[in-house]
Amino acid sequence: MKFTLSCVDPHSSARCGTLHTDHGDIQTPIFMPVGTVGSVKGVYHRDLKEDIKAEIILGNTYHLYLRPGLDTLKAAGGLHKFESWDRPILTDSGGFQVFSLSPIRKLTAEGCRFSSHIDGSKHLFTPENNVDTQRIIGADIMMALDECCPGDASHDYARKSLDLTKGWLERFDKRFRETEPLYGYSQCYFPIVQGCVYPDLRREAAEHAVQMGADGYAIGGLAVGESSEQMYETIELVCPLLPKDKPRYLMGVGTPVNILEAIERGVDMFDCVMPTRNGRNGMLFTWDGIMNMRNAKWAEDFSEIDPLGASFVDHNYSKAYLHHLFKAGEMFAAMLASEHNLAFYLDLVREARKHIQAGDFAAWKKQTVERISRRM
RNA sequence: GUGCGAUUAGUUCAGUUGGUAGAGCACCAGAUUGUGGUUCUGGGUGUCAUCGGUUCGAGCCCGAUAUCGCACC
Repeated sequence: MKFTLSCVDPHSSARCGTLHTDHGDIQTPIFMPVGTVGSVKGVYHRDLKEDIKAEIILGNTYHLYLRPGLDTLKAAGGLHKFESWDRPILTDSGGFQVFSLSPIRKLTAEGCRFSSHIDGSKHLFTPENNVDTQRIIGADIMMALDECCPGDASHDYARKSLDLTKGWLERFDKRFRETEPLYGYSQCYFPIVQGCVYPDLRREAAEHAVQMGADGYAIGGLAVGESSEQMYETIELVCPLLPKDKPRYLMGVGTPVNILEAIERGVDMFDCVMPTRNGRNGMLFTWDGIMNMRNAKWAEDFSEIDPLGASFVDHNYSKAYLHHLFKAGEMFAAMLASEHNLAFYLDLVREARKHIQAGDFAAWKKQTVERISRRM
């Protein structure tokens, strides 16, 4: 995988570039829709491509390993073929899910033992088998196995957690270099910089990650309970420590405002469940602010969902209709909202890219943040 | 027509020996950040069918009326 940096904002750390993969190019900054178990919930690939204009989507190793399982994925010829998606895929290692989903987990130097949230069965992720698993899934970009440290962890806890993550990373990197892709196209991996909100640990984590000489780097362990100021400060600290000519991925973030703030600080890639999960529950992000479609005030508002929206659905259905679908518990409500929100997120990063190229990103960002954070 | 039972929040219902009502769902809001199609938080929105009686005090006891259900003729 190759990354070409095409332009850097003269007034901030914002930048744009192109990520080249065997499944196509990705223009950065980019937002990557989350497709945990092999589907971006409620959205057709046709709409992901043509309407939302998604350039890459995510899959999740924890979920896919548990179901459908590696035998099925291998027999299918990898996740791309299995879910019929011919553009790039990034898989998260499952470290975060072990942290957030598993009722029982035990982290040791060996790896993490956990029990399945589906049937309670016991499993072990090691850095080595995690590489093998992500090879079988066949993601273009794999993520290193890490421990996602809680935002309110003590320095002592974060210290130990980082030692674990560093040890796992070295083994992950070794196994990665010893193995080959299974399906004829290339795969790369990104180390994940942890260290909680502690500058000394973040610095150490970044320097250690960079030693791996990987194709890109991720910042993890943010938006997990710390304040937004701490999140922005951590991004500001970490980005300059990463190679300029490699993409930077802020994992799991975030709100539209979070994304603009992070772009300004030098981040290139994002993913977040917010547009889809919150969308399924009635929350719409737009250029004019945030709407809760369940609110009674939309019941007789027959104007189009989003006059400035980038999506087909924005101009073909009314607010009142979408409100009704949510109240009625119709799955179509979740589909429309997911499509709208993803289209907005992709539109947002596309506009950011345009303004970075035009050289007026900072001014545009300032007025945009104010506008999109309003409550409608 | 007779007998029995029921009537309390939008709805389904609870409500102690009589001390001016409460739950689930719905509803009205808020939260949700590397996704279990969720989950969490806050809010009671009421002429206790109606009228009258007993009582210091009635959702509760008594009478009448209305409506619904069941049984019998």
